[in-house]
Amino acid sequence: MSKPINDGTYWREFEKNDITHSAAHYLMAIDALRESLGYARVTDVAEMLEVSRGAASMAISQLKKRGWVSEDPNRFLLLTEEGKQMAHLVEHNFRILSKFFEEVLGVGKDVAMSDACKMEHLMSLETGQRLVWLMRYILSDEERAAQVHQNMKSFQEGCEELPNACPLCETPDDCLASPAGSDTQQQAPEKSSKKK
Amino acid sequence: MSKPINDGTYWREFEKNDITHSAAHYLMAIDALRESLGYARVTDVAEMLEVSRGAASMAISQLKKRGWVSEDPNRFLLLTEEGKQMAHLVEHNFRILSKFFEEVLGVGKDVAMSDACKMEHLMSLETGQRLVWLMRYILSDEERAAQVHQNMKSFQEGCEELPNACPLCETPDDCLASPAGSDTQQQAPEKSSKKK
DNA sequence: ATCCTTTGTGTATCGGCCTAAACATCACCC
DNA sequence: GGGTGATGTTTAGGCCGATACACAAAGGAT
Repeated sequence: MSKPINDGTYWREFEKNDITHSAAHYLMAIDALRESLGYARVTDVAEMLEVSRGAASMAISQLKKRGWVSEDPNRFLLLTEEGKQMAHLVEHNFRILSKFFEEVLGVGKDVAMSDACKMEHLMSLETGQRLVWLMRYILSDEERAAQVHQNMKSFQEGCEELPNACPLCETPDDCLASPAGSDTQQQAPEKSSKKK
Repeated sequence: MSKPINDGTYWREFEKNDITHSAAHYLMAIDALRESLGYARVTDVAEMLEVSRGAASMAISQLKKRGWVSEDPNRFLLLTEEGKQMAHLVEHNFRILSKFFEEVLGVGKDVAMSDACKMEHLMSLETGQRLVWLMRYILSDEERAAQVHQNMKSFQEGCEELPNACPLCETPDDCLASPAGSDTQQQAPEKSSKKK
């Protein structure tokens, strides 16, 4: 029933992701510093991210190797075109996700931002764009937005209070709305050689 | 404008996450094996995840230390209550996300599953539940679902073709719908020669 | 010229996650 | 007994990302 997750096709894509969570934040820090201060040095980045200068130095030297960061003649840090694109993509994803969680789903700000920050570098461009499209659809019509918000306000757990059949559950014990799955899970394999 | 991402409050929560991507898949593999075979051994897990037996052995010994995995008297692997909960939460998140991406956003199955798999262990319980709630709202009414699908079918990039003001953009140069944010650039990072 | 602070880098170490390879068990079979 | 194969663990690596600590270079202040 739950094979596709573990069939060896998808689960390693996590590590193959284009960019690392921390790398994304180094890029975004450089970008933000150049916007606010006008320049960015290793020390500034380290300070902003609250890591040691050593850590920042090592991380940034990796980013240089990957072609995302370079230096100007005076050794100030620069983002390459590609680096800027990565930084902006991740920042963009963060804004989309946190806005979606907070303003559509009604999640509290802290959780919304925490979740968004964890996922920002993992969402594909296409999914992000489509999510924007959905949000725009929902939020562009006041009445529609109000209806969605009304629905989310009555958020509870479980399926029971929904009179008509829940469209999400293919089988009764496979309810997406109840977190634990919670079936009793059959017990031990009864000793002896079941294999062979 | 883009400070909150990097203010040192959120960005480290990624590493503080309860569970690692690979750890989640070890748990889910044990769970799935016990469901399909009725038992799970180190070798079975290694095979399912396509890792070496050594890797599986080491990973599982960590999971035992964390109290998520135990053994029955015959050394078959068991999930503890807590382990089951983690496994089910992540599996659950995967199903929610992939279904949302595919059936609401209209993302292709491959991208939907890949994105879902990357994010499954990072989404909080609350966000997941609320996402289910939203999906149920959208999909429970046929007409509403059809309208959303119709909207997603006309998915494109950019803001221009929407006559009324886009509710997502606070400032014109901060359009959530154009991936590159403010600057002149716009497409995804490298990965395939799509430009230049 | 010398001191001292700032800045950047290098080294050692750690944990996560993998491989390959050696090793230890054990069960079974003749 | 002595093979043989399957199973699990350990060890030695490698890569990555983080830390702490020490060191090097540059520049201003005296």
